[in-house]
Amino acid sequence: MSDHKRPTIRDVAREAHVSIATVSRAISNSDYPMNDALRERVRSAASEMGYHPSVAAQMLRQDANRDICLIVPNISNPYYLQALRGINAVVSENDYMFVLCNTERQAQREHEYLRQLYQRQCLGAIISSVDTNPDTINQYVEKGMKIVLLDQQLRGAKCPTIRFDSRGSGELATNYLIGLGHRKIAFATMPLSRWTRQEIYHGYQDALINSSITPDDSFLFVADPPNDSYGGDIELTAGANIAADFLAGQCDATAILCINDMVAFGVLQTLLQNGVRVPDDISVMGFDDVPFAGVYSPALTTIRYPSEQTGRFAAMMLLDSISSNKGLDTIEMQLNPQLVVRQSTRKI
Amino acid sequence: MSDHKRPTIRDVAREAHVSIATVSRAISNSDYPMNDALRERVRSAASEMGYHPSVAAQMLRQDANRDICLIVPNISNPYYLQALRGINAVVSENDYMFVLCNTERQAQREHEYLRQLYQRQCLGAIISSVDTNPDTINQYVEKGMKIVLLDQQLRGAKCPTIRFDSRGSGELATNYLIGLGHRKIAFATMPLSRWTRQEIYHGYQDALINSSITPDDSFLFVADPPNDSYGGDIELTAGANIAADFLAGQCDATAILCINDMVAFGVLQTLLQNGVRVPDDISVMGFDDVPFAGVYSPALTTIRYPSEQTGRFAAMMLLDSISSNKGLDTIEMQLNPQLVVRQSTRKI
DNA sequence: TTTTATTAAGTAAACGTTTTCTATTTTTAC
DNA sequence: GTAAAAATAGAAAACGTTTACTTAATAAAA
Repeated sequence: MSDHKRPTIRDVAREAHVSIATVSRAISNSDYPMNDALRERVRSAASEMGYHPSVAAQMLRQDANRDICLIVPNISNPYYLQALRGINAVVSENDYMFVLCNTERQAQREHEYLRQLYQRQCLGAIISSVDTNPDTINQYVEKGMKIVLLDQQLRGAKCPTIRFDSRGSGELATNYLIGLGHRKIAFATMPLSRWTRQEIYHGYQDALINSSITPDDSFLFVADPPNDSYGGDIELTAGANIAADFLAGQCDATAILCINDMVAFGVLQTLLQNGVRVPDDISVMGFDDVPFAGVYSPALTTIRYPSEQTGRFAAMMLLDSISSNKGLDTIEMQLNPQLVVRQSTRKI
Repeated sequence: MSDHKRPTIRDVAREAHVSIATVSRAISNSDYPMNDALRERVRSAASEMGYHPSVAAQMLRQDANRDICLIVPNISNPYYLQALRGINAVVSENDYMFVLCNTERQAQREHEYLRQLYQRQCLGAIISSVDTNPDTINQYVEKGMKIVLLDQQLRGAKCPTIRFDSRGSGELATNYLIGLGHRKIAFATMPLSRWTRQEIYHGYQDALINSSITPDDSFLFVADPPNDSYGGDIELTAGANIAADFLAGQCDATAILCINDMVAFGVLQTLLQNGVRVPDDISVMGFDDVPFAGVYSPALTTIRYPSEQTGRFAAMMLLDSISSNKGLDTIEMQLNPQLVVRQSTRKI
């Protein structure tokens, strides 16, 4: 690759009049005993020559690289972007490289990425899987890869999961709306294929039932399965479509609870464009508290997930488990969501 | 790393009763002549054993890895996210791995990332540099790294640049506002340290002068240098602060041209919260056409940069130059921006 | 003083590929 | 029918590290 070859450990050894073993020990923070003056001499020679050990050779010898990977279904979703930021920060602080894999919601791509990561001796990955079967993931866990699941339920997966209390947050949001006097609450969602979505929906139903409101199927609005040919943000258009359905069907709900903020923005857009006032005519709520939620007009009432912090946390777990070379317990860590009241909801 | 060791080329060779050289030639698409039946036998043996060549060994032998890296100042900016998507798509299609480096606007981090990439024999990077000095980048270009600059001017850099006609877009936006009858047009911007920002500003001035309007310094609103301790999106808050200044100073501009959409959203938020109607009382415009721009209410009039496409383009250039092993010319490719009229601006 | 640990440095063997040589066979050319 | 050329396969030499093993010198223990 380089015209001007980079110096190798042998060059440094020659320059410092020592063996390559000594250079290796001087450069790496080996606990092998060695003369401090010599170590210093070698180090200064190395830095003078601009020597840096070949990552490839290290990988080969140590059977491990310093990549940490995040695998997500769709990086355009600000929720994942927030998690990415947290992960990236931790990864970077610890001198690992951050690799991003975007599965476009396809399990097959997910498998392919995992295989590639394994092949390049990647030690750890944080994954928001679209596969409902834990077998593939378990297969790599058994081969020694450290994997942390992000925000999902994958029954039988042999790795830890960090997630939010989705059911509780569905309940929290719904109870808040009920507290404002709403009894006819529509539920707008992407297909209920993902566990988190199901959980939020169950929480919504729980809250209704607890308040003696019978859940009504005509209040459930499910977006069409995403059309992957579309390059923009699928959830925004899904929300817009749902709102169009909502208006066309003359649903008499007084509030719409959306499965996440992006869907809520799509819903808001179409409602406002059609002259529906929010929150005067109808209240709208989301989940996530994406950075944009407070900026939108009307500012969006939502449930906050500390997603950046979650990312940090997942990354720290992973690095810790890699450096200690301990296995990861299959714990499920659940973080508590928080209600953020803004202007898109009102008392009736 | 793995408890259950992965098969090596030697295992496959033993299984298929051939030499490792033959296995290597059968697996890779070498143009070395070999018996087709044998190649097939070796391949099926390999795939049956689940053999995949060690990336580390390949790297070591070939002095190159299959990483493509994107280095950006701030991944939270949807503009970079869009570019990332384009790059990632191309990189992934070509069986490269995508590495992301976030410099947090610090030149020093940028240097450190470049060094790390070089050390791990990364062949190519796409970079939106925060360094105003081309020396570091040139140094790596000379070592053989392929680098493409994204959307900036770095005088003296020995690598190609893909960017938009920022000056033209500034002019385009301003002329549009002038065409609507605006003559007092405020300019809201992040610090004018980046070349693209300066260019947009110059375009704005050009347009004013061409319409015989004297640029007025009191119409220039520059955000305070970003406070990096803030975890959220710096540009949103910058916009909000600018709008606060604007209102406090009782500026009588009838339109605000914002340096990008994120700043525009921040501006809009504060204006709307203070009862200022957009576009009735004042017109607001941005640059970028972030996916959100059409969703905001009022939908944002802006200048569209095809940033995802730009990303694709940069990645394709890079991969092409890597595979053909040709140097990259220091061309400057300029893409044309496009006016997107929505609802945040009006005729007066 | 002799024996035994400890410290320090060097030698050489991996790690898993790709690829240049060599060596053998088969095909082509005359 | 022979010589040259092409096809095919194997042996062995890198690539740049880390580390187990050896060796030499020095310090501690007897």
